Amino acid sequence: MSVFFSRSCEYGIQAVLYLASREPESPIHLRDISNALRIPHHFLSKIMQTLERDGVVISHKGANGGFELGRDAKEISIINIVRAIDGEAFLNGCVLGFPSCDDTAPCPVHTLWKKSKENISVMLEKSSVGELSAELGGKLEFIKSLYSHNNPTKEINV
Amino acid sequence: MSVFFSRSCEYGIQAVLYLASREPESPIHLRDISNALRIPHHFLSKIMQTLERDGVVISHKGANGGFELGRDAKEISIINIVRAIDGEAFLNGCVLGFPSCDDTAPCPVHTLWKKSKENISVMLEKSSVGELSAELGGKLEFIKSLYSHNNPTKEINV
DNA sequence: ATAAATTTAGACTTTATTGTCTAAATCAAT
DNA sequence: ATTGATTTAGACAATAAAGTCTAAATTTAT
Ligand code: FES
Ligand code: FES
Repeated sequence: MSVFFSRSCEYGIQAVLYLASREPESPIHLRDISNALRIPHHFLSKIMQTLERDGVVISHKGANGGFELGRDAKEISIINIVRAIDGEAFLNGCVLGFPSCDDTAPCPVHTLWKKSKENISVMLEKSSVGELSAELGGKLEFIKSLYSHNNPTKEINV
Repeated sequence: MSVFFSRSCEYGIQAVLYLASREPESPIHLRDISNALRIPHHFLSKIMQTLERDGVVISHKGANGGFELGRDAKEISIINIVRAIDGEAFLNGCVLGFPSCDDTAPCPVHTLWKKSKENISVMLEKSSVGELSAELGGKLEFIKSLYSHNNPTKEINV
């Protein structure tokens, strides 16, 4: 697991970024996504269904089916994916695990955390997956480099 | 679970802050800590043992035993507790779950995250539990307010 | 010495997360 | 209509995290 998110959520974010990076060639097969990102196929399937219900992606069943973004890539932020999968709670809790995070009964790191939280909110809300994938030249080439040294035998399909 | 840490780690941080807030009346019984902070007794026991091995706290067995800080409260930072319990990895991973976080193959949020990470490091490294508990007037009175509305029947022993 | 209080140890249970498997439903192409 | 490719559904397994329980070891006080 990463810093903030569940595995499911990480996979969801990765998958949506992958879709954004390959537009407009849609829809894209689940198999392609799971191969490229090294995500267990059926596990990702569940996650994509969650994102489908939330409108982040659209699915097409049957032959030549697959997934595409549910709306313009400029209109999807990371936070939308997080909300769909991990829910609302993740930035509302106390860092130290006390039962509430609240200005009226602040824990010792509350004020410091509040500032960091704003930065993180910007990171997750203000930039769209369109912008994020564009920054990478729309190719997600970096994925190849990330996985290639781990598993050189298995073909990487980015 | 909170934003970053495992439950164990949260409990550990809370317990150490509690010890710091009650100095110099030491040692303090595990039972006192677990009652005050609503932490399962034997679960906290394991966590305190981990902190003991790491030198963050010192334990005294037998009657009139208990726990005290392993060194001056000014010399203990949150990050020391995190390292002892959750390990080193937690700020090194990629936020989006890609296999490495690295300037040479950055994920789309890497540069934004890097800035936030610095703030968080400051929060966890630069302020000691001495300073943190002092800010609260050394009493952790806030704990009482946090828990009182949840469980009004059970006695709170802060 | 004995008893009482406390930490330590470790087996065990419960719950949540992650991952796997098989089958059904749906759709496009022939 | 039939076939094949794909998503959907849901049962199941494996693993990890969180919590519970009982007993042993250690220390202080009597
Ligand atoms: S109360 Fe702890 S972070 Fe706000
Ligand atoms: S590579 Fe993703 S946060 Fe650094």
